[in-house]
Amino acid sequence: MVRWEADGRERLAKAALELYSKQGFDETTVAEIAQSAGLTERTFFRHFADKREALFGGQDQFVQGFIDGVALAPHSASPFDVAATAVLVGSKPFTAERRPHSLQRQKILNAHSELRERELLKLAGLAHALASALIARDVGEPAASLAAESGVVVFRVSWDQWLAEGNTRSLVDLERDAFAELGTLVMVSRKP
Amino acid sequence: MVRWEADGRERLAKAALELYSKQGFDETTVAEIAQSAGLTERTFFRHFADKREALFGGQDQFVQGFIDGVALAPHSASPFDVAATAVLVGSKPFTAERRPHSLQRQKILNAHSELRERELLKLAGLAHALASALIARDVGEPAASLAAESGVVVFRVSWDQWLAEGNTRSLVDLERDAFAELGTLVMVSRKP
DNA sequence: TTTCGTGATGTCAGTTACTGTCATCACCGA
DNA sequence: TCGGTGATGACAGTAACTGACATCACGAAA
Repeated sequence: MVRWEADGRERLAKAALELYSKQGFDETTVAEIAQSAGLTERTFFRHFADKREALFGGQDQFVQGFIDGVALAPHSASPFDVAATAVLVGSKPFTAERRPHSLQRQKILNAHSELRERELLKLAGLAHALASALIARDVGEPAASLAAESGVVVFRVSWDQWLAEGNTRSLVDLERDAFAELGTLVMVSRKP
Repeated sequence: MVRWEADGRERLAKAALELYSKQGFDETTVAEIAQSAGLTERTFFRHFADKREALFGGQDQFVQGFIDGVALAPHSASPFDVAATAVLVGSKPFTAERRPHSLQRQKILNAHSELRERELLKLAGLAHALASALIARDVGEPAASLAAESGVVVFRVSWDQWLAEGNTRSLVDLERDAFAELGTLVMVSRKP
């Protein structure tokens, strides 16, 4: 018999998602989340830096998926193509089965600017990691940052489309189109 | 004889900037800021939604500069060119004289992720306003969002370069180069 | 088996961001 | 002169977050 059931962190994250979803972010106290997970408030703050962070677990793994994509791009690929490959590979895990969960979470995020800013910070971290990976491939600045940030822009725009009501297309498909569209936009701009 | 000196809000913002800069964001209490401005803590929260917001005044005016740029773009301009015009026009106010102030503020922001997330949220607001202005010009989605977000990416990357140590180039110059560089990156990607 | 170190948790007190409510005061127009 | 308005003060209260120390299960070493 163990004193504590395993995976306190995951239990807390799950309880937070459920409570935020059910009764709202502001209306949920950390003490409530902890109690719902059979732990104390103090323990919550040992696992998560703050109340919002409980919704943002797995960031390292998320970023790693993109970085793995960088490695998969052929050596001859242009910086922009490397970024595009990274985005497409990193988005692979978000399959149709995961959409309901992503949607539930996104609805909570969209309802509170405090949570949206945290999301933006995480995406900025992704862009930074991507840029670093490009620099490691001898891409210079500001090309690396521009390519990385543009890739994340495509990811974000496509992500919104993916979770939009009525959408049936896959995230990766939407991203392919968005990359093409971005290319067209820039082309038209340069060759009128 | 007035009971309160005028411009409580500006005095609070100025006091906050100075205290954050002098002794750090975490080490500064709102009560301290208020006292330094000759007001009370309660009044601070009447002017600013939270402790961070004191560093982000003038957002409306900032965004408006970009929106004005949209109106200045010729009717024949492509969505991407409209966004570029908006960014260049909106960046005009940030002249060399304003650089020291921007630099002082940016150093505070860079030192605290809480403040960086707020900055990202403000930039997301700018991107959204830009996209809306594009849509009002009959640009479709996701082209409008892609163009707007790309423009903001260029702004952000150029902004970092502008404030980098030793830089002497103007923000607008850096942006022109960044737009050209982004175009080249995408071109190379499409025509190998 | 016993002992002891380690890691995760509990307990508790404290600070501070932020909010609701009501009172107060200067100013301005009727 | 009077009443309305807007900005502020005063004060109590909630909840996020932190530091310090105690406790308990578990596993390894003695």
